[in-house]
Parts: sequence; C-alpha cells; structure tokens
Amino acid sequence: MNKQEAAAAFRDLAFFLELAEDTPLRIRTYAHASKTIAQSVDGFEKQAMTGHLRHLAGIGKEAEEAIATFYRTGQLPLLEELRHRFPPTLLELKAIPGLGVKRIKALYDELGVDSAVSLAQACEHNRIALLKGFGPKIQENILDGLEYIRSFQGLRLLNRVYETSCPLREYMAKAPGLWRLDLTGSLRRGRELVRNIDLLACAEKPDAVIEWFLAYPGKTEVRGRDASRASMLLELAIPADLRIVPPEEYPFALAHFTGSNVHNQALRTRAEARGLKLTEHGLFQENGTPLACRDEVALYAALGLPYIPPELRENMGELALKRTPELVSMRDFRGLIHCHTTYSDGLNSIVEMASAAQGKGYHYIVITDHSQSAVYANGMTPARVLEQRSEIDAINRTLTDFQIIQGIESDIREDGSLDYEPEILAKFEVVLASIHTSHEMPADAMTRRLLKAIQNPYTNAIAHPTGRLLLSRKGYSFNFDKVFQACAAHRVAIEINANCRRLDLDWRYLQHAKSRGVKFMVGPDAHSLERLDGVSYGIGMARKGALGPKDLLNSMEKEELLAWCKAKRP
DNA sequence: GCCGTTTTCGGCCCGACTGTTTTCAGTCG
Repeated sequence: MNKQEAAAAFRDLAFFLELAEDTPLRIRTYAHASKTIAQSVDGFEKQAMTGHLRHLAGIGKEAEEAIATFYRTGQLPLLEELRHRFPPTLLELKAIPGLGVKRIKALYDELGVDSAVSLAQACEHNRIALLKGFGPKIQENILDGLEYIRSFQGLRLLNRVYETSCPLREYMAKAPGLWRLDLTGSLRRGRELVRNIDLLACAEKPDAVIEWFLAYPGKTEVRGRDASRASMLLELAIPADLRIVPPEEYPFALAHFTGSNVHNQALRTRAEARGLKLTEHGLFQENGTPLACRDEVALYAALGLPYIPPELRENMGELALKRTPELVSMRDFRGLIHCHTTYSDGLNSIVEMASAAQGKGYHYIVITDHSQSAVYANGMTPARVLEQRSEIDAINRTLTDFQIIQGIESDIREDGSLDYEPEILAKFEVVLASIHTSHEMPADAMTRRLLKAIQNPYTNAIAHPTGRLLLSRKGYSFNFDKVFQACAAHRVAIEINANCRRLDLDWRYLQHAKSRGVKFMVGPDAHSLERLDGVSYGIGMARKGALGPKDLLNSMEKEELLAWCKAKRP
C-alpha cells in the first residue's frame, strides 16, 4: 500500500464527512490522520497493520482502527458508504482555488453541480454569479480555477498566454545589445489554445540577452539554459522560451519556429521541388550555397510564394495563394456588436458601455442583452425591453458621432423559436439568436432547431453557433453545411464570438461558411467595460479564417448595418 | 474524535484575505 494513496483515502473521507455535515472535530480527526499517514516514516505500515498507532499524536481508537482496516483490506467502509451517498466526481471541485467544502456543498445542493464539467456549465449559465453567497467575482475565479486545472495538461487559453507575454516582451525590448525580438510559435500564429511563449532574438552578445531574460522579475522558475537558449516558467506555470540566432539565419529561424510543423513541411517539400533545401538555418542550393533572404517576405518569394501571414500558416491551402490576402484588422471595425449591460447580466450600464466604445473610436455599439427565457442571466421581460428602448433613445439624443443600437441576444428555444413574440422582436434593430439550453440534442434535431431559428424573419445572426467552451465543453453537433447554406439563403450572419473561452465559430470552418455565401460578425460578448477590447481575439480568429473586411458586418457603418438587418424583415 | 488529566469532562488554530453584504462567511496558508 502506497502511503500517498492511503493519505488520499483519508483526505477524501474527511471531505465527504464534511459534506455529510458530520461533527467538525471528527472531520478534523480524519484530516489529521491523512496528514499523519502522508508524513509517516518506514515501519508505519507494519505498525498500522498490527493496530499500534495510539502513541501518535491525534490518533485515537477510531482512527487507529480505520487505518488498520485500510492497510489490511485496502478499503475504508465509511468511505465506501459515503462514496455511494455523494458523486465521487465532487472531489474534482476541491482542486479549484476558492472552492472549499462549504461552497461545494452549496453548489451541489442548490444547483446540482457535481463535477468540473457541470461546474463549468453552471458558470456559463451565470448561475453561480446569481447564487446566494456567491457572486460574479467568485464565478470568475471558479472559471479561472477550472482553466488553471486544465493548464496542467499544457494547453491554455490564448488570452492568458498572450497577456502574460506582453510585459515579458516589453521587458525584453530593453535587453542590452538586442537587435531583434519576435514572438514565434502558436502564439504568433494566433491559435486559440497555446502551450507556451516562444521568443526568437538576435543580439550583439547572446549571453547578455539570456542573462537579461532569466532575470525577468515575472519568472517563477528557471528551467534551463545554454549558449543560445533559455527556458523559464512564468505565472500559472506558463513556460517562456528564448532562442538566439545569428542575424543571417534570422528570417529562416523566424519562419521555422513560427511553424506550424505541417506548414514548414509543405514549404520544405516545395523547396525540394525547386532544387533547394530549406532548414531553420537557411535556404540552400543543391551545391550547398546559401541563398540570403533579408526577411520572411524574401524567403517566401524565393519559394515563388506571396508573403503568407503567420495566422494562415496551418497548411490549410495557404500555399496555393496567388497573393497575400487582405485580412481584416481592428482598423476596419466601425462598431461593436454583442454587448451586455445591467439590463441583463452585464456589470456596466448602457451609458458606460457606450461612452467606452466611443472613446475607443467606434461609431456605434449594438447592445444585446439577454432575452426573457434566460432567467439565469436576468433576461429582459417585454416591459424591460421597452424601458431599455426609451433609455437608449434618451442617451442617443445626447450623443454626437456615435449611436447606441438596441439589439437582443434572443434565446433559441428547444423547438427553434425565439423567445419573444414578433411584435417585440420587431422593436430591436439587430437580433442575435443563440442557444443557451438543451445542448445535448441529437445532431439532426439540433440542425432543425438552428434552421428554424435561421428562418425566423427577425434573426440577423447566430451567436456562438456551436456553444463550445474551450478546455471544458465541446460544441453541440449539427449539420454545418445545412446551417451555413440556410444562413446564406436567409441573410443571417454567423458570429465569431471573441470571448476566449468560446472563439466560436471555430476559425477552421470560416472558409467553408464563406464559400456558401455567409457573412460574419465578431462579437466581443462583453459583460463589462474591460471586456470590450477582447474583440481583438475575435478579429484574430477571423484573420486565421482568412476573412477580409468585406466579410464582416462590423466593417459596416451604422446606416449600412441597420439597412442590412432591416432588409429581410417582413 | 482525541487528549489529558486537578480521572471523567472541557477544550480543541487562527489571522489574512477575499467577496459578499453592510457585519460576516468561507477559504487558505
């Protein structure tokens, strides 16, 4: 019997006893027994088997017997009994910072949360923010905790790694004798999930730059170094790796370490077909003579290719491009579509959201609070809709060069209908439809549900169309092609939700949808001022999907957007 | 439940911190 396993059994026992509201002191006894076992030395097991543990502090009759039983039989009858009484998956929740037994019990009793998966779902429905004794901050912390746990598997959400990389890059820019520094790897390619921060540099004295790198105040651990490389851990155990190469190799190393592997492989094959050899060190002729390239543009040109932006380097057809595509950027964005306010589950008022958006240079904001059936999100009754309309009208009268547009994020019911009568839907200038309930439908039922929502004459866009939550929930299954075709036929845009837990629709499907004639919109899905800038992650996904400004509703000025939305109405 | 006896029951770890609530509960180290 491994003592770690034994200690874990007693720890679990203490946990379940507390859930069962046993006496605090008995709980403490078993928790203490767990610690005693974990810290025990050689010979403990023998003593335990023979039931001679009373000499140890805090081990009395009951604990001694339980430990003896466990070492003899491998079982704890009391624990087995409690495991039948409570779902064993409740134990997963203990690992989440900020969740103790009291809160776990409350979540279990009040919301039926019994695993990490159902906890993530409860957060997604905002049910924890609204639970007595909890709140938005605790919900946020729980979501962070869930992500943190999964971070041990190595993949993290893009925003977390990107935000960690920014201060590091600012710091590195001041490194002594630094000539050049670039992000590489999947972070440079803007992938939705990223493992680490990869940096490439070239410098007068590589040693000095490596010293500087490892002296970064944000590091938690140095993992290793040599003459040209160094690796360390940052907050949340995010690895940061630096590699230094000679200037003449820089463009080749930059391309190589940006990847992806499959893109690199395709480039090498292309080089070989031209009698060239491409490596991370250079591009060589058959006789070994290197071909100099001053930058990546020159490198791609040497292979007869237009410059391929890092986002597209996924070997998804980019080598067939005849010229560098125009990718959408922040500069093309005229308005923010899909924002929440205190009218439903947002944290800021309409006027706060609007003035922040105007301050950032946008020309309009489309407020889309939750609809009435989204009770968990404080969805708006028809009366509240009218109230919001008059508030928006009043604020708009005070604004110049900016407009607040009243939209709605209307729930798609199980039968595919939207949850307001047409008279109410007609009052909104922009209608987003989205699914928040009954995710677990069979694919053809879900397809029918979505098709009906798309056919609704008031629907302008389908928000977060697959409902996936990165690192915690797969999207629902449906027939993508049928949905894309219906969207094109009924003038319904598809959202690229910019929330980094969603980034939904997945960029991999954007070209498929576009080929069917679908338009898109990037939605920050902002529930607070801080999240308005998160729209940039959605733009990143649109770029990965090779979308240009004309593919997105956000590039439209407000008049054009309103006309586009209105044109299909009865 | 365990301990330590003034031998048969009274006492047992708490302060910082966070978030919710508005004076406190829960978690964590």
